[in-house]
Amino acid sequence: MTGARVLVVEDAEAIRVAVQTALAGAGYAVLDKPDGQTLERDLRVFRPDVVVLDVMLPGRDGFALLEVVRRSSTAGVVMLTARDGVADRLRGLTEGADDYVVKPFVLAELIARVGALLRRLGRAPSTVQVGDAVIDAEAGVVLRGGQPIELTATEFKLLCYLAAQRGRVASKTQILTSVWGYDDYDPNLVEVYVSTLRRKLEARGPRLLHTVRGLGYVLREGDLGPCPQPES
Amino acid sequence: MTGARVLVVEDAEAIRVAVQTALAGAGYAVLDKPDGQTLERDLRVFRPDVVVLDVMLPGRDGFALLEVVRRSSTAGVVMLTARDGVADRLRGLTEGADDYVVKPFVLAELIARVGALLRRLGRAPSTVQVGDAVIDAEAGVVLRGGQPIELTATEFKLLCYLAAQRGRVASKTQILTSVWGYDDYDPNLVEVYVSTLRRKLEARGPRLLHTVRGLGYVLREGDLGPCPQPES
DNA sequence: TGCCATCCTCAGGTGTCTTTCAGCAGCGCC
DNA sequence: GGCGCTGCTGAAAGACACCTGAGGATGGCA
Repeated sequence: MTGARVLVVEDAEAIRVAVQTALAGAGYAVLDKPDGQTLERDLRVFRPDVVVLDVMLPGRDGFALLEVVRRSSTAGVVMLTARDGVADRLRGLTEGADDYVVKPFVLAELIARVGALLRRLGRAPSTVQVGDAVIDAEAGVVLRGGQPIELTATEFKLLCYLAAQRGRVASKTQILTSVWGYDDYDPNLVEVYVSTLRRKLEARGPRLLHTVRGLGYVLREGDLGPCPQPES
Repeated sequence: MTGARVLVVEDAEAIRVAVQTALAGAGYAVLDKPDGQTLERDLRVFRPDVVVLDVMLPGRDGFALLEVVRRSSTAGVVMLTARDGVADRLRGLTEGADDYVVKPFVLAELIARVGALLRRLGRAPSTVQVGDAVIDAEAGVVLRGGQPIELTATEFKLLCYLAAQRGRVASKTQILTSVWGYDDYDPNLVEVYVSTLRRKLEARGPRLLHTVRGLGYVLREGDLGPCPQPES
């Protein structure tokens, strides 16, 4: 998960930028391109671990590009397919995409699938640990102190997002766009879910999900209390 | 990539000190430890961008520590392996180190590899250091002398702005537009926040946030007489 | 169809932060 | 030294951010 490289090829600028931002926020190094013009070069120089490929592209389409990726790299491929492109979807998988996401999609889903693919490729660990809590995004399991914690789907997605950002402050806007796919701003929705998530997490230990007033939320162990000299 | 943080875990003191000195000289903030005793804590508090890890360590060995790094941080890892530890080398890479350096090594090589890894991770450093204060914009944390300082959101934004400008004088107008987004001019608002910020910062050390009468404010170490040539 | 879990909205309560104001201190120019 | 200007800081009220309980809407499942 850490520092893996992801190449995004998508012509629609709004989507490309959103995906780029979301993946970068999840800790990946991202290179984004509007088309496959320089694909060979990008594969050689950037050496992505995963390529996110739109099916419908001007010039060479996604399937042609998939071929290229397969021939000249070992990267995994996630394809973006149109809503009802059933034929596309089948073709994408049979022709060897590793996974696909159907448009319109929530950014959190794409991030999760990229993460899952990296894990399958053996290039990323499958669990994240914060304090005594273990979050396994792939298995859909959360443990605290060795005991499983039951979460609803939304709570789990929220926790996974915060886990991917662990140590970094995530604003409510970022959370809303990444977990819910909303871009209108209703901070209360996030607050409500933070509240229920805390109730479940804190039944087994001290606070891990901290409020940073005016900025957002962070997942981290402890309050950072007195700590050792970081400068040497 | 100056200003990135590097954690070094190496038991041989001669090597550790040499590496520490070389990396510090290359512009990184370095924390060095002889073993992995406090690794979790160091990861959490120091939030390194890269960890340099010796394979052979007393207590938990390098591979066990690598696991810990992967689970509880997003740092990249460079492993130090013995000369002919071919098995080690393979194991290190397959178990997910991002790079390795074979002992004995030239310091320049290690520095080059750390630099390359940072570039691959696309990790823009998120911290700024001024004197003994460390401002981590991403984590929403300010440390002085290793101790965290509690700031409100506005104080924090103001400090981040001044930190980004460190060494340069920022006028009250610039500050108002950049931090508050206001374009009407009420200098007192800035003065009030400078005042509260100073009270909190100076509880732990000498003045860092200086008034330049008639011009604005600067963040820098020391009083610095007439010649403003800060080393950054 | 009816039940249940989950999702989302709403509204009230609480505590903190922001901003303004006003008075005081310090600097520099005459 | 006197005066005006700039900067500092304490106090206060109004605004804002956050938390949480309650309940309606939705969708899956028997």
